[in-house]
Amino acid sequence: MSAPRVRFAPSPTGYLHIGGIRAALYGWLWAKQKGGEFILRIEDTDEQRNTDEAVEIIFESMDWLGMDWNEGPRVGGPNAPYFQSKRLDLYREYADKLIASGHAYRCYAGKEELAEARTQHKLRTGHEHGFRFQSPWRDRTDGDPSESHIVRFKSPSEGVIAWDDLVKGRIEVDNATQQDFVLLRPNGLPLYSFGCVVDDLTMGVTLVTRGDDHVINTAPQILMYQALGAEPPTFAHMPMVLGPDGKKLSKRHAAVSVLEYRDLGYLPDAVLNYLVRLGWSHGDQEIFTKDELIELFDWEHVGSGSARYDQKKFLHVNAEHLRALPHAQLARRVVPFLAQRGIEVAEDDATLLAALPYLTPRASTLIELAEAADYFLRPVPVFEDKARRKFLVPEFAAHLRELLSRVEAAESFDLASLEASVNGWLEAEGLSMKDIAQPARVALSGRTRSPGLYEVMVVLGRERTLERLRAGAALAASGPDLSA
RNA sequence: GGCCCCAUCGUCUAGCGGUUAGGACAUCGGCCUCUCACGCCGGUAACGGGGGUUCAAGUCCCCCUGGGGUCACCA
Repeated sequence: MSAPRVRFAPSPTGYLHIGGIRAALYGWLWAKQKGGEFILRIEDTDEQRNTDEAVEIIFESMDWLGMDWNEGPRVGGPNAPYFQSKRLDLYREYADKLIASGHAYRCYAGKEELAEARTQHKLRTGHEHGFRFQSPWRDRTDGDPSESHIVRFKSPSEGVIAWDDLVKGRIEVDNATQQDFVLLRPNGLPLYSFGCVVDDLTMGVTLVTRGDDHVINTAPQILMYQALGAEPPTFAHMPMVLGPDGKKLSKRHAAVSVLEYRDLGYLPDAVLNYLVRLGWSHGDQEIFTKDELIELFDWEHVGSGSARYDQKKFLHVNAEHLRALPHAQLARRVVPFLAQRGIEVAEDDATLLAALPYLTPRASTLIELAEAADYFLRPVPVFEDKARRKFLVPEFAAHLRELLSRVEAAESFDLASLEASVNGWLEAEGLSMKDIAQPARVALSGRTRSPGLYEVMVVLGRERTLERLRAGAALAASGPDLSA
């Protein structure tokens, strides 16, 4: 297989599902690795729900993930247009070809007739299963093409269709199970399978990656390729992502839209990493950069069983990426989340940059990171009621005042000097860090959990540290009255 | 129900005839320690069942069971 042409053909139905993007992701990685082309095509042939906003959401999702395409909307390409709704003439043309060669026929049976046949079948058999519509038009050619009709494919009833799936291996389907599926609606809009085949064929697609809920569509599609005298592409059907309960992953289980993960503070590369690793493996390695993914991906190690979504592991993967990200980039990513908290700060803010090394081990998402950075970037920390009530009380006031003076007396404002200065006092008094840490922590950060005290001080800088210690001591002296 | 696919710790998985069945997340202990994390050390935990093939089966074959998908003028 040389220079594969892979496509992703989402339908604009409101959001991009992470399960859907996963199948596309494998194809994208493959195209990247092999120097092939990645084609984006919008399958907007659904009667209802097709809005421009939904198309924008697809772009936005792909942009955020960093999945670019060589051909498609926005970038154009030799096979434009890339919207199915703008390719109607093509489908008509191919339908006519199929009719002319005897592989399809015009069917004038209406929906009512179909429904009637279905209820008859139900009456006869007692159930709806296995219903196959036998169109009375199958072998007629005397219909009036100008009258409203649909086009049906004339499926063979004998023989088998087989293909070697890149992830499932050989799959065989008996033609006897096929029915005369619909190619074209009366209004000229193609049905999924037909539009897909015509587009893949005319766009020269060589590899189709999709969820394995599509395996069932493959046999009819191969039938169409054969009827058209064309070579079918290679197929790769990925197992689906299931919810923790083993059912199809849905909103009920977790965030399911790509953009939601962006808003939840996930890193795009972490999403890529988790999704790819869910169903593909490379020995014991768990964390991959995007470039590693492109370099290492292979079809041999794509599992053939469905996988369950695991929120905890996803978070872990995100945390790993968060810690590995250069701080300049991390700062740029976290700024919007700080803004959400009402903190307007530049991405090259010195305090933010200084705090990051101490914050990343304590955060799994950008939201958590912003939360952890909060008090460093506000003029005055926001005190947690519980923390203040417990630690900024008169019994600690003297300690805080003494700490203040020791910090003030430190030779220079760095980790070692601060520690030396404070330790001198502690030892002389027979105190330990435990005795003063929490009140000091609350005075400096407003909360009971933070990086090491000296680390917080150094990031804050001398002035703000002294100021907060002073204010904390005053607060402690005045007692736990929070009404002020 | 027909058809298709799938099956190793709770979860994601390594394994491609001979392994003390490995890693990661989660979980449970412990260490570190000024809090919370990070980190480090250690524990619990898996080949669904039954037949074959083979000197030897988690690995190959068959059946069962279980799970998933799909049966549209949706995609």
